[in-house]
Amino acid sequence: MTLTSQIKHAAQDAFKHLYPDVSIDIATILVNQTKPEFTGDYTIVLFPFLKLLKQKPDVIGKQLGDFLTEKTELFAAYDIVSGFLNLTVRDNYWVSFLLNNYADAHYGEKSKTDRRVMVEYSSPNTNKPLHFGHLRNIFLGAAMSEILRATGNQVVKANLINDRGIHICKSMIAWMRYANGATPEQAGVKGDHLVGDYYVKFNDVYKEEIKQLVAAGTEEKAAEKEAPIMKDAQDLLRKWEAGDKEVYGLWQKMNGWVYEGFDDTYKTLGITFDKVYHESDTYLLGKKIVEEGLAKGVLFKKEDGSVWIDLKEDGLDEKLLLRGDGTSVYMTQDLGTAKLKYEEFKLDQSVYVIADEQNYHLQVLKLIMKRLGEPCADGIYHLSYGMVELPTGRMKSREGTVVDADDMAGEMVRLAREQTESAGKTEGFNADELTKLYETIALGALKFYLLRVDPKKKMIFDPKESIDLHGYTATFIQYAHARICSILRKENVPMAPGASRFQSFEQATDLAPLEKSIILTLEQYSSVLSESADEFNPSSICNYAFQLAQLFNTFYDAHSISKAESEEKKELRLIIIVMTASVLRHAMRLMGIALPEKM
RNA sequence: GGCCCGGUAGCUCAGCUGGAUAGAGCACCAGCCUUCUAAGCUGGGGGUCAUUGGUUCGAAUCCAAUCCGGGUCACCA
Repeated sequence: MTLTSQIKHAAQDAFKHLYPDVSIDIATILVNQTKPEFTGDYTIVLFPFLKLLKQKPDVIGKQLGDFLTEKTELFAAYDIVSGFLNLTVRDNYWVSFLLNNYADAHYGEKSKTDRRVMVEYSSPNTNKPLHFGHLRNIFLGAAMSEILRATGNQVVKANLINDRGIHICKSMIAWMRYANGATPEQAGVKGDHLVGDYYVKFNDVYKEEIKQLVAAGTEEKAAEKEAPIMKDAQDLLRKWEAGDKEVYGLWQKMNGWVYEGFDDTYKTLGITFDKVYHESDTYLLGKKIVEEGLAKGVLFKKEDGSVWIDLKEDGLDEKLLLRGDGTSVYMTQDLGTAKLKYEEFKLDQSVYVIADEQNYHLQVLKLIMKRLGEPCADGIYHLSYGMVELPTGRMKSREGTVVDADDMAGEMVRLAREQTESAGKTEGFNADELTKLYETIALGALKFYLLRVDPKKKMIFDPKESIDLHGYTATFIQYAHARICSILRKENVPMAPGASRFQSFEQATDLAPLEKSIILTLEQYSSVLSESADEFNPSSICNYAFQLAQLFNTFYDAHSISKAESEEKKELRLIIIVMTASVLRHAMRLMGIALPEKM
């Protein structure tokens, strides 16, 4: 049980003894960390009890404070300041907390349950390489998966690859026309980039053709439909759906290039999946669900044969589920995939990491499943995040106005090298170690940059400003960790000492304020972790880890560890920094960020 | 226009289940390396928490209205 909930229960208990006739709901007991300008560790706010107990705050505070200090083992002292009861927790609570948990590499986690959760993220189209916006999606999904795993869930990390449709055909037709059979090897370009180049090429040609048609007197809208390259692309899609061998072969070949490129990028980023779905496999599944819905009378058919659902009762509109010609739309596929996932993995929850522009789509998806009586409906959760924009506006692959993910990763490595070299910190590393270090710093900075912000907020990234390696960054946390490791090396204490290492420690002197602050912060980690899982928000963990690192740096500056005032203090501080490093590693591992032992 | 999300320091963001004098980072200014890694630490300036009204002992936080920015409401995905 966390300390704050222990305090709440203790206070509730105290009220039961002091005021047997009044019942106090535990939810009305508000326990906050005491502000630094007052003495105390945790504060109980007394105002909510005034009316219930018909007493003045000072009286209630004194009764509660006396009871808590005398009848429980938790508190050493209390202080009442204008309606706030500030409680000082006994040093021996902090010390035994530390001794009980420092050796636990899983400290903060919840015990495993049978709850099964799938997190779907990345979900790329195969007509272009990944860009900076996709990175937010990928890092969020990966981090959320780890957070959910650490809070007791069985997690399946899934990637749904959108490998079919008109957008792929656009790249294909441009490649057929202009590439002269070029392969990634011949062109010396990553496969996803090569295909992406032809996607951009398609749009250039398409625009040019429209321009010409308009110049020849065609209306703009008609020209958009009649442009030869667009007609060719549509023709390609029809052939693909009909199973044309040649088209299918090209599609496989080009997708293969893209997958190789993606795999490369995922590998660089340290991203993995447990399950990969392809829309080319799943896109027909939804049709069956639609037919069943028709039979049940939940859906209806219009004269042209198209199938719809009426969502007016829920304040929404009519929504198309199947075209008149029987082909499926985006929603149809998603219905099928949702059911497939649910049945394949017996999911309690299915998390979709998708940008907020699709809020409506996901709302409708869930609602339709509910109306159809599909059991998967309740578990659908949309982890909606704001888009990453450039100062000039949204990133658009087809216009080439994107910050490419591979470029960005490379740029970050360059930056990490530059700053390490100029700080003169390359000593004691060989070339391989340095390469590894630069990658660790670069990737950490990138992930932290995208994860430290509340997912629902949109971000603007200015490529002209490089991502910082100072201040509120992963580098800061990595640096604090490296400093701890350096001390531990000198003192011959392993990074993860066993529970027996400090068995004989006995506290002889009072805790210094900074010693206590760190332990208090360490104690809060499990709450932060659960909150982050409940809110689907990794940024609170970033925030926490930064605070802890910052606190350590202050502590480091104020108190020597190796040359502590006494052996007892030295032991205590060693335990504190061991656990600090361990919690930092744990928190950052959830974010997919590694902490070097030396930097 | 309907619905959804956002608006807090010059910039980027915490804080939002109501609680004490609203916090970080960047940038700016002033200090701190014969002592465990200065990618660090200490201090300083900088705020009408978009606006107005309401609820309350108490509002950045809750409610209502308004303003600003974005998204979405496709037989695109």
